[in-house]
Amino acid sequence: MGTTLKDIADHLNLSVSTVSRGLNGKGRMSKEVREKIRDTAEKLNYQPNEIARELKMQRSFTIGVIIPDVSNEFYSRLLKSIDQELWNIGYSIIICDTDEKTEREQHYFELLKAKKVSGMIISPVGKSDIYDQSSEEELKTCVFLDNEPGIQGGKYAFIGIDNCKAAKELTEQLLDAGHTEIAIVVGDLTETTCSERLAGYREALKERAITPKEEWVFVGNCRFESGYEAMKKLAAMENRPTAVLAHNNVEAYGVMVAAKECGIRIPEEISLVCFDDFTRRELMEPELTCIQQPIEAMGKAAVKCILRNMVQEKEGSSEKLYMPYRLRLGNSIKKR
Amino acid sequence: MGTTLKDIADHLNLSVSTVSRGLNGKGRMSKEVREKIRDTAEKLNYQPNEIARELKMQRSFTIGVIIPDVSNEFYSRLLKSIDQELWNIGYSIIICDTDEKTEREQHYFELLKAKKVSGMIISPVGKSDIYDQSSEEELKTCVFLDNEPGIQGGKYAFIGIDNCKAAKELTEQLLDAGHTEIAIVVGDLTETTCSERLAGYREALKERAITPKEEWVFVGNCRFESGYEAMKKLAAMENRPTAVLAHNNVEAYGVMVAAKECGIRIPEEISLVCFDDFTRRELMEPELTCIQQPIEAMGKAAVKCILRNMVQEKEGSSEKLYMPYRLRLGNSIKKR
DNA sequence: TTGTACGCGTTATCAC
DNA sequence: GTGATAACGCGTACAA
Repeated sequence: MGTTLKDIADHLNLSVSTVSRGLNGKGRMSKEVREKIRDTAEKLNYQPNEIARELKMQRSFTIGVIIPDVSNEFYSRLLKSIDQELWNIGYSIIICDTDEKTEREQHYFELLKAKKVSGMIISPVGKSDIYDQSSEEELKTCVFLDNEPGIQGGKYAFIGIDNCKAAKELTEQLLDAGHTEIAIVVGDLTETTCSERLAGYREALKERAITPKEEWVFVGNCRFESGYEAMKKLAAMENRPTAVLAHNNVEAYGVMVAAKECGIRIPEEISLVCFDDFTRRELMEPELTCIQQPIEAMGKAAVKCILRNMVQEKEGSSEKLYMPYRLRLGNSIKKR
Repeated sequence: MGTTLKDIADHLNLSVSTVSRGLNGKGRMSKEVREKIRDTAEKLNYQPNEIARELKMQRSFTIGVIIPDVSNEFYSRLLKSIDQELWNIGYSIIICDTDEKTEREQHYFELLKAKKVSGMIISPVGKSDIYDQSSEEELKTCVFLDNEPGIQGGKYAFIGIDNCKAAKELTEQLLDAGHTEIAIVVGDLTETTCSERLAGYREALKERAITPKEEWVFVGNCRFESGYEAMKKLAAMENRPTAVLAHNNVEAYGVMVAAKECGIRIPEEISLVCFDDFTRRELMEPELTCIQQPIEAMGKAAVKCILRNMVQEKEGSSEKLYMPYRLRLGNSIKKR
C-alpha cells in the first residue's frame, strides 16, 4: 500500500512517535530533524492514513447527508450550500440518496452511524419509525430538514418552513384571482410537508366557505408522474377545475407537460401554482407563481445547528426552526 | 461512545473473537451461542465500528466523487446515476464539490487518497498538474469524466463525448439554417471540453469558408455570468451576429436572461443553441436545440470502469471512452 | 467450538 | 528531545 510513518521512521532511524510529532508540529524538537522528517515524508510520497487517524481520534470530520433525490434541484442546491459551509471548516460529506425509499433511508442511517460521522443532515422521506428507537445521544447531532420525521416526543432539531401557512397563502392567490374550483396535487400524506400543505389548502378554502371536491385532491408521490397523471385525469373530466396547486416543482412540471400534451393552455384554460422556485423559472412559459424556500439559508442553518450541538456537552437544542419563505409572483394565474 | 465487541463479550463471558465470528457468520459454532450473541448485540444496540473495520480490512467501500458544481443539473444527474449504481453493490459516496476551483480540487484529491477510498470519479475543472505526479497505482482506480485532466503520458481512464464533433454538428445546424454570423460563448480554454467545442465551431465555419470574427468568441468561465455578460456585449454591438452557440446550459441560460432584459427575442432576433439537455427544456420558450449527453450511461460506465480496475491486479485499462450523444432539435433557430 | 495473540496506522502518555 | 508502550475496535491465523 502506501507509505506509513514506520517507513519514514526506518528510513531515518527514528521512532514512529518522533516522526508523528515531527509531521504534526507537536512537542519541541530541533528544526533540523523536523526538516529531515518532512523531506523524507515528501520524498516517500507519504499520505497520512485518515482512517487510522479517525480510529485513534474517535471522530471522522465527516457529515452524512441523507436526501430523497439529488437530481431534484431543491436538494442539489441544499447539498451545495451544506457543502460550501462545511468546506470552510474542513469537514467532508458522505452523500446518501434514498431515492425516496424508506428502506434505503434506514440503511443509510445505520451506515452513517457505523461510519461514526460527526453529524447528519436528514431530509426524511415519510413518517417512519426509523429514528424512534434512537437515543437522544444519537439524535443530538442530527438535523432534520424540510420534512419532519416520525419521532415520539419530538426531541429533535428541525429546519423547514411553515408549510401550512405557505400553502394557504398560495391558495389565496388563486382565490383572490377569482378561482373557486381548485385542484391540488400532493405526495404521500405521511410526509408532513404534504399533509401540511394539504391542510393549508383546505383551510384557505374553508375560510371562504368553499368545500373542495374530493376528486380534485390527488394524493400520489412527489415525482413527476404524480403531477402528470393528475393532469391527465383532470383533462378527462367533464367539469374541470380552473386551477391547480402542485406540491413541488417536479409535480408542477408533470402537470405542465400533461397539459401541453392535452392541448390545455396554462394559464388561459387552467391556472397553476406550486412550491419551490427553480432555475430558469423566469424563462418558462408561463412563469409560475410559487413559494420560494430559502434553500441556501436552510443548508447553512443546518450545519450551524449540528456544530452547535456537537460541542455542547449536555443535551442538544431540540429546536424547530421555521424559516421565512417568499411568495414569487409569475403569470400562471388567470384572473376570472 | 457506542457498544463494542468487547462489551458483548464481557456480557456473555466470551472472547472478542468469538463474538466477532458470531456476528459475521464465520467459522462453525452452535446455533445457540450465535443466537445469544446476536441477541445481546441487539439488546446492547451494537453498531459495528466501520472505521475500525476499514482500518483492519484495508479498504473502505467508499468511492470519492469530485465535481465542479452539484447544483448544476448536469453534475447532479451524474451523481445520481453514480449513486444508484453504487447502491447496488453496497458502496457509499464521499461527494466533493470543487466549486470550479483548482485548489479545492487538489485538496479533495489528497483528502480522498488519505481516506483510502476504493476509487474516484473526477470531473476536473481545468488542465492542472494535480494528477501529474500521481503514480499509475493511484490513477488506476480513478476515472475522469467529461473534462480531460492534464496528465503526461495519457495513462488514465476517461469517459466523455467527442466534443469537437458535437460542436461541429451543432454549428452546422446554424449554418444549414442560413446563419453565417455566429458567436460562441465558452469557458476556460484550459478545459478540454471548452477548447474542443471551440475547435469544432471553428472547423464547421472553416469548411464553409467562413472566418469567424474574434470579437464574437467569448472566453469566460462555465457559469451563468459568462453567458449573461457575453449577451450584454453582443446587444451593444452595431452589427450583431445572428446566432450564438453556448458552451453549456448554464451559459445558455445567462444568454437568455440577458437577451430578455435587452428586449432581444430568441429566435426571432438571435438564434441560440447549446450543450447539455436539461429538465423542463421542452417547456421553455423557446425550446433550445442542444447536444444531449448520455449522462446516466456515463455515470454507470464510470462505476463499471472503476470496479473493473479495482479487481484487476495488473495495470488498469487506461481506455478513453467516447460515448454517443444526441442532437435534440428545438425551435431556437430561425431560418434565414 | 472457542480463546490467544497479533496487527492495521495513528496519536498520546509516559518515562528517559 | 526522543523512544518505548499502550491504546482505538476489529478480524484472523493459530493454538487449544
